[in-house]
Amino acid sequence: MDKTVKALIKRVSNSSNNDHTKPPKFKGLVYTNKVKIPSLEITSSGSRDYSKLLEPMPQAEEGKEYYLLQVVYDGHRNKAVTLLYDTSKHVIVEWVDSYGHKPYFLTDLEPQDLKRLGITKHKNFAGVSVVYRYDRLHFQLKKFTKVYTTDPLAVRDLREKVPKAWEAKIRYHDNYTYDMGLVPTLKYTVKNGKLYPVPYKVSSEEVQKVMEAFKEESDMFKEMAVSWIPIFEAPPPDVKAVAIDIEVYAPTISKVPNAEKANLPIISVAIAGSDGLKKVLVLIRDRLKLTEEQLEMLKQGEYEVEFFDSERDMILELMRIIREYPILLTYNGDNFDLEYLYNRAIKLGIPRNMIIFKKGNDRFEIKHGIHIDLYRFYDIAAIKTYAFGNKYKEVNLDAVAGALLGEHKVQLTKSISELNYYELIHYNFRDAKLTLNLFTFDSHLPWKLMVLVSRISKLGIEELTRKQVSAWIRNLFFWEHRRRRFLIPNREDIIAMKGTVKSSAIIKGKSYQGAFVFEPSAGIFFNVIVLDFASLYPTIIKQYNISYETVNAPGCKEYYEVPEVGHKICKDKEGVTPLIVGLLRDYRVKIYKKKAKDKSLDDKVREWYNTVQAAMKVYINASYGVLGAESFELYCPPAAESITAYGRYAIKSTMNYAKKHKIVVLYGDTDSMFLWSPPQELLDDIINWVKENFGLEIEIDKVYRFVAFTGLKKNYVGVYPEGDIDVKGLLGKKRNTPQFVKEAFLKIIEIIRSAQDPRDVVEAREKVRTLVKELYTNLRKQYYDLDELAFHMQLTKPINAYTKNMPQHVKAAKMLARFGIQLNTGDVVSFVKVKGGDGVKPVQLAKLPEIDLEKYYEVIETTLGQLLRALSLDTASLSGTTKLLSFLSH
DNA sequence: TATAAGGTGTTAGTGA
DNA sequence: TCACTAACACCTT
Repeated sequence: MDKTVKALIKRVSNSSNNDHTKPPKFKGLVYTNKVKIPSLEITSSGSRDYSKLLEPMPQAEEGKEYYLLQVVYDGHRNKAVTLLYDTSKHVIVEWVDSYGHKPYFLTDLEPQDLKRLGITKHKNFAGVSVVYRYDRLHFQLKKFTKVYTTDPLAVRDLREKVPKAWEAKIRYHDNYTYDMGLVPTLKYTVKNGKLYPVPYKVSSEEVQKVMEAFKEESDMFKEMAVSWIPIFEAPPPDVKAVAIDIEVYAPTISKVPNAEKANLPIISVAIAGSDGLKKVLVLIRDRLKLTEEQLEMLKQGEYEVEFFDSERDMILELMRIIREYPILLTYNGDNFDLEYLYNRAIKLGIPRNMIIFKKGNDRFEIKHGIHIDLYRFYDIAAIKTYAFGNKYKEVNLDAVAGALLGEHKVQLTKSISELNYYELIHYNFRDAKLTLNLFTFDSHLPWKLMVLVSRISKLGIEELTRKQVSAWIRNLFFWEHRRRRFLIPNREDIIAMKGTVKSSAIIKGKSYQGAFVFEPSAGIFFNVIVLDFASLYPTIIKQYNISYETVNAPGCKEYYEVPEVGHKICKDKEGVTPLIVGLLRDYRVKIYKKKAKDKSLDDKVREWYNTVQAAMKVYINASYGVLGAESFELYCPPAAESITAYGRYAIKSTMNYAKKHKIVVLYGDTDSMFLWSPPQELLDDIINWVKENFGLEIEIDKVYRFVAFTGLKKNYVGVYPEGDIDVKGLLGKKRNTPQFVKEAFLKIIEIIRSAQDPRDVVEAREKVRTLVKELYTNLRKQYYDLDELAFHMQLTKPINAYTKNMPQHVKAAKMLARFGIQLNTGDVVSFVKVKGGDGVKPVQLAKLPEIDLEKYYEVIETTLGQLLRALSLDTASLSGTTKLLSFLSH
């Protein structure tokens, strides 16, 4: 730890820089240079050299190798620009298109028709050519006229003038990426002014291995498999990054700084670099004294501190530092920090050409590099669920850092504006440090994940980190279409050709039928084996060739007829969905899951392969969902419906097969079957039968010592032989359940897990009985505090968007708002149930005697009742609303 | 500029 | 007042 604190005071210099920088006046905060600061090393004033802020992005050098990070469109130069990372100097350089690539779209009109429609007279018309594309909806090679323009915006005008246009709604830089076959985060070089990929040398051994693994597959599959090797094998670039976080002066808690107006001063900025830079820039404020004691503490800190008495100089210095790093990291920089800094810089009179921040379409950018807003990245649903297993629910910095790093923000007991210098600096720096760590932890796991997602999706880093999985898959599909000269279909053509769904959903408001769920009986069952179809839906996609092209396709000789829904799937032509999904699935199962566990490999290499298989998992798992998502460009409801129909067919048939062989099926959900004490040879028989009849893989997923079923679907407790426990769906594990019930729930689980055979369960019941009684008594005696009694519910939209009704947590949030505590989308409201009034109060405003005991008795009853039912504690005598109470009074 | 559907439980709101 | 449904949150696959 660096114990020498280099604390500097910059005094306002009389340089012209500050002439027009009359800072606005604020209540409670006055700029001054008369602050008493204990003896610190004081450097002379004098401006630093900020000329570097004016420098444009350097051009790529001939012959040098770079990692492609992104493709953008530059409206001023009217050209595609690629951003390239130089790992030797750690700077980002640009290469401006020199191939003369132009925006375009396709039409089925003849070139001469374009004149008649006035297209050739358009000021941005740039010529035509005739091209051939393979139309996958009709399985025909077709002729198209390619209409070029000088400006991407002109495509928007001209596509309206033709009866039918194709590939006309793809953003220009994406089109450029597809046409050039670019793969972000792979290596490129410039030769004679042109960009070329640097081939990644794949060993013949590796190729051999891949060919062997995929020897049964089609030529198209094999070709693609080999071409994808570099995506998974090429190492990721080592990058230099800096994380920043700003703190803004706010007079009251309720006054949330407005980034658009930016009319309150930035009082400190924390900076944490991947190269070890640790620094906090602080604004000197009137009436805020730095005591000797604070100074001592700062000297003990791990970071350098620099004091400024000009906010403007502080921002300039911040920008100077950021300029030294090619990658900027923030947590919510798009919506707050960078916007605030940008607007504040303008307000303070920093010339626009010196401001390194740039307002983009859906984000804030920096002029010399890449800005990754980690809030946006961690907010991506697929990242949350598949990459990090739902370890975090709220996406704020504290929750995500807590879940992934085991570290938290500094807890505050007062508002930012009330903190002393030490507290402010300490608090601020932690945020920057956590932000950096959320990029670098586990040997840069998040960065590696970004690299892999980017290589698979072909989206630039700034884009993939801000887009949901459907955009990744869409881009991947379009890229693969273009590579093969396949026509990218129009959404409406797919929908019009493929017809509608044939099934109706069980749940109101859903568009088609999904999975089958077995209705279990309540009770405890020992020795339970769980069979599981290995990635059921992706396997069905591949096995039955399900794709937007192959479902109900015209002119096919052979087809599969989908059970229940009757769609016909073409067998003659391989669909793109089975190709891509199948490739990722097989690569993962046959190669990378093995490599990730291969002890003969170096730890680092193994870690990389583990990230490779994790990235694949994200795509594989989302592949079925997007087909049924209206927002997806290749949306194809009959295809989605066919997948679930095959799924239901497979699981139901297999269950029937097991029953026929006298195996008791206890439960099953979508792709799993819980079997009661099945003989091993019958298990093997089932596994083979499934392979032969459906071409699907079923395997033993879990072995439980016993499973306690509550009698409800998606609701059980499974206990492994070693005593580990799976709790599924029970109220006791839900986030919103009050702590005091959760604790009781866990105690009961603890009691149950020790049971070795059915007799132990009877004993467990008595213990449970005592425990529940105690809970009631404690509640009556006001033994639990408000926090333990609180329900926790998330606001899934802004408070004023709850127009149809007013749920309890929203009521509580509104009460808090009256006290100046503003809650937003994604925040969790903690509230208790009280007697009278609205029946609910936020914990902060409630008092213990107000608690509505009746409501809490009900909570105990339903939450623990689920468990007790599993222990068969409720018999006929326990029916009715007071079942738990009557059980206890026995 | 939201990957799907199936399921449990609570409360608000509505209409007889 | 009561029975019913919609809206909402959270969880499972």
